Order: sequence, then C-alpha cells, then structure tokens
Amino acid sequence: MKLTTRGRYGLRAVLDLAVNTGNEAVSLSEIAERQGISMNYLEQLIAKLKKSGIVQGIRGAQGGYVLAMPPEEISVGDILRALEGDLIPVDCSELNSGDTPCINSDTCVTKYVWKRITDSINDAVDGIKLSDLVEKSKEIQKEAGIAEANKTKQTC
Amino acid sequence: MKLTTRGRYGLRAVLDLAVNTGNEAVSLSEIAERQGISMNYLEQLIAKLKKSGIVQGIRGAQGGYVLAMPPEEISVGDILRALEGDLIPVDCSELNSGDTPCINSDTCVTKYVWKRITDSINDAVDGIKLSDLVEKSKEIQKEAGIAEANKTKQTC
DNA sequence: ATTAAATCCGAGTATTTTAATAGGAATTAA
DNA sequence: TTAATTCCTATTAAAATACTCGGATTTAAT
Repeated sequence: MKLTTRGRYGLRAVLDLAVNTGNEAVSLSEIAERQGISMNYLEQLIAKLKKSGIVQGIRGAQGGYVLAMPPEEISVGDILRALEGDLIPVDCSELNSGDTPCINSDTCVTKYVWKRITDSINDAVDGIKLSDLVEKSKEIQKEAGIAEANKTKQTC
Repeated sequence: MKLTTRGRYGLRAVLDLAVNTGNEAVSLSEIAERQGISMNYLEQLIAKLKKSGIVQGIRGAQGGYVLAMPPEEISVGDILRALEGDLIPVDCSELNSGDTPCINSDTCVTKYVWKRITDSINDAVDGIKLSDLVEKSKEIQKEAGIAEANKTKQTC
C-alpha cells in the first residue's frame, strides 16, 4: 500500500515546476538538481505527466516545461494518477471497468471494502489542488527564511 | 498503491473463518480449499494474523483456528495492517514514528498530502468491522441461494 | 550555418519485493 | 500409536521497481 518513487518524485517535480515558473519554461535539469532526483529518471516521470496533459514540453534550447493548466485546475489526484495509474487498492472489476467481469461478483463481500478504500483515497487527493500546495510552499518558505535552500536528498 | 495478495487473501481467510466457525476450530486446509489459496502460503498469512492477536491457533489433530476476539471488535483495518504493515503511502517520519526524522521536514509540503491520504485510508478501514462483513456475507448467501458454492478462483 | 541546450524516445539492467514452494519439527485428539 | 494439524524456517521463480544509457530531434542564440 505504498506509492512508488514515481508518485513521490513526480509530485515534487510538478510542485517545483509550479513554484519556480516565471516567464520562462523550467528545464528538467533545474528541477532534477533542486529536488535531488536523477534527470534521466525524471524524464520518464515527466513523460507521463505530459501524456496526461498536466505539463507541456517546450523543445529546443531555452526550452523546458510549463504547466498545461493553471494550478487551481490541477488536483493532486490528477498528478498521482498520471504517475501511478488508477489509485485503486486491488484489481477488481467493480472498481475498474477495464477488468474482465469478476466471476465471484455475486458472492464477493470484500468488494465493499475495496470500494470504500478507493473512494476515500481518491476523494482525499482530488480535494487538494496544486495551487494549495504552491500556497503552502510559499508560506513555509517565508517562515523558514528564503536563504535556507533544499540541499539534502529527500525521499518522500 | 495496491494491496498485495497478503492483504487480499488474508482478509478473505479471516472472513471465511468468521463465517464458518461453529463449535469447533476451522482448519487451514478447509479455508485454503474454499478460498482457492495454497495452504502453504495461507500458513504464512495466518501467522501474521496470529502474531497480531486476531486469530488463535489450536494445535494437534482436530485443531485449527478461531477468532481471538468477537468479530465486532475486529476492524478490517486491524486485519489489513496485520497483513500489510502500516497502511501509509510513503515512508515519512511525519507519519511513522519509527522513521528517522526527516531532514526536510521544515520545508516539506507533500507531507500534508501523505497525511491526508493516510488518514482517509485508515478511517475507511477502521470503520468497517469484521462483523459487518459477516452480516453482509450472510445476506448475500441468502439471496444467491445456499447451494451456489464458491468454486472459482478469486483474485480480489 | 553552426552550436549548444534542451526535449524526446526506447532499450537495457541491477535490485528489491512478491508470491509462492518445500521440508520438517512439535503438538494433540482419537 | 497414528494421523491430523499447527508451527517454523529456508529457498526460489517471477515480477516490479528504480534506475542508467545512448542517441535522435528540435530550436534559440551566435
């Protein structure tokens, strides 16, 4: 029941992008350095975010990435699902229409459990917008003093 | 963000035990057969449940397992945590006191996300008691007709 | 036109986790 | 005494994860 580094790194990357976007696009190398994540790996994560329409790539020199939408319109749920796939605790046809119908659907009781977990997770992450995190981030930066940079490798 | 077979099989095993307990203990081979789970594997799962004080083993011939508490006092959360470990989406010191304190705790913003997810999952599973599932199971059995047995291998 | 900075794309790989299997020791009712 | 059963530990095949690597393509700046 863990998120992978895809979700963890990826969310931090999008937040970094949102916080550090000015007039110009933000390059992957900048994000990778600030967040202490390998650029090669980050590349794969941002590809997923691009495919889901969360970020937009700008090719060529001085290129980079920008958010494809205003941060108010991007939920943490959108980001995590782009990176991790559907946030469902089990492969169950009652939760995922893509699955072949379950033979035991009639007598299955645990499906109620899986449904509750699924809904609670998705409600939670959809209730948080990227803009909320950006705001929180700016508050915290103010409190901690702008000088204090992010030098250490973070795992979550 | 998936439960493993430990959580899925294990919950089904406990439910099977709860539903099929009469005056005598229920043997693992019975549960394994009814649920279509390898007995050797189930053994490992039930060991975790025993360690967490959810079931009690009765050794020797005609032995088996019984619930260590009435099903009203066992939550699905208790069962899943016994099988999967803490239901937390990331290894973060803000969520798990066992972790070494995070260096970035001051400037970390994603921790708010992890906290919300953690709380929502645990609230959801702690709100469902084993007795709720047993009841549901009996309702469904009645509807489906008692004759219809669980012959197929179920994955969730 | 050339160069350098960047995204884009697909292949390969070491490590870890999962999902088992296997074998045997200990216990106890019949 | 036997058979049924829990209990315990070790091993292993397959899958997933978390990367690394090499190169093609695009484009702003010179």
